[in-house]
Amino acid sequence: MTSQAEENYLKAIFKIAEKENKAVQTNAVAAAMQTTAASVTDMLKRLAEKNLIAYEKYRGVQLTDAGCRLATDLIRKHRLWEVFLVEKLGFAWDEVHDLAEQLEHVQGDELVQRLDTYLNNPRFDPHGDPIPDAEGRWEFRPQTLLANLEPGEQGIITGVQEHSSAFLQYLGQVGLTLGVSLQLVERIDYDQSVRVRLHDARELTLSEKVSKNLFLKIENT
Amino acid sequence: MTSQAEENYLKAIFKIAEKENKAVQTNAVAAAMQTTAASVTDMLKRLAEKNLIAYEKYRGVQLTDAGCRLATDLIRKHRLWEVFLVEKLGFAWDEVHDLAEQLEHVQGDELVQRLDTYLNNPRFDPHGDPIPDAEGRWEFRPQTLLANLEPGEQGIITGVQEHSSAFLQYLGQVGLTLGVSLQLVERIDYDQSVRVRLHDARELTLSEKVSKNLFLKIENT
DNA sequence: TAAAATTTTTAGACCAACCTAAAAATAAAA
DNA sequence: TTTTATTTTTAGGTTGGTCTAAAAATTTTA
Repeated sequence: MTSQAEENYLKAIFKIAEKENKAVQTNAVAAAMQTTAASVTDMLKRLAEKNLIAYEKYRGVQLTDAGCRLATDLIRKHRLWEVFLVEKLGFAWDEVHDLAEQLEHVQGDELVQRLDTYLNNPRFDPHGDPIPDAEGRWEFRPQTLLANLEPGEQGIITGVQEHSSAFLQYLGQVGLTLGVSLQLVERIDYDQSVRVRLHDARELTLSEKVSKNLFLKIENT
Repeated sequence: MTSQAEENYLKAIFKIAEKENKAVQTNAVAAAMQTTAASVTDMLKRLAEKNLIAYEKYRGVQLTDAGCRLATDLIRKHRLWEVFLVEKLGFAWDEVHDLAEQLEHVQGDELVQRLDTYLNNPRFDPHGDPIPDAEGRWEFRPQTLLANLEPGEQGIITGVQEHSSAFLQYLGQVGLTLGVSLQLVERIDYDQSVRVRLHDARELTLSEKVSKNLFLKIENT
């Protein structure tokens, strides 16, 4: 049996390992978990004891297959619950993270299976993040940051890099949600902000920060 | 903030207090929680500290208004989730208790509110138990044990006294679910077992034990 | 009402999960 | 390559929640 605390550590390690392609440092985990390095060391020992991570003193940490599977299952549950909260209960996409964070710890394979079916086996969550299937595999979907588009290129919004409530709310307010199609009109040299044209011909100016946090699938026009 | 352990104690105390109309004994709580009296004493001190119970050494315990409200909210959440699991995910009524036991601890008033709406504000859960509303009030529904029916009387099944998986499965197997209508044909003096006639004229013999665990709403024929 | 039985509480320990402060190991800089 | 800075671990302590064994209070019985 794994505790909620253990599960949260596994997930954090998984997410850090996803980006940086090397052993995960104690401090990185501490930052992600908003706790101290000492507490992390404590927990790493427990997780190593349970063979969920490969841990060598001062050398950082890596998930074992078992640990990786557990983390993937958690992400699967988290994202399925997010779909439920948005699709079925009508929450906005910036309101569901904390609730899913709790719901993901509910134990029961049958529950996850049935939830998945009930939601029509969604492949992506409300933020565009892929949902692992029951075997822990997920679909790869090529996507590009808006910041990397060339003027004239067009794409539809497929996801966000940042998940903060502030960012998601902002996007919602200006009408940028998943599936919205837009074209890069121009990039301003001075501050790297971008002008984009929406499907309804409306034009928007987005800061570099926004353009670096918005994923698009490029469409051939 | 209340921990899951604290919440479970409050719920246990509430349920015991519901039946016996006096201060709840330490041992009763210990039995309900499957733990030792010593652990209960420990927890009672913590709950008293938080003003969730009125606790006097050796004198048993009673919920305060705050504690009662918290327990009621938990029961509300538990039963709403049970409805969800049965109605939406297709679980059988004997499979949902443990899952609801986990789900009831998820925090978020908005979630409960939306879940309630999504399920069309059900007044009763899949076992016929009443669901408290957002203010903690619940509907009283007169019901009688099958064991107390007179021969010739007729009623429809509205609930169960016992919630064990074994009992619920047995009922399901013989076709006795909520809403089923039946008539008491005869009570056997020897062992207090009962013969009942179903709507489809099929007859069943039920043990005294079953008849003392099945609630009916008497119908005037 | 005194002795016996039961119930409840205390005392003392344990584990998981956290903390701070100090020590040790590793990495970076001079 | 030695010093400095950073990272990580250890040591020791706290809290919540549990336990067993023993002591204290209450209730029951004789």
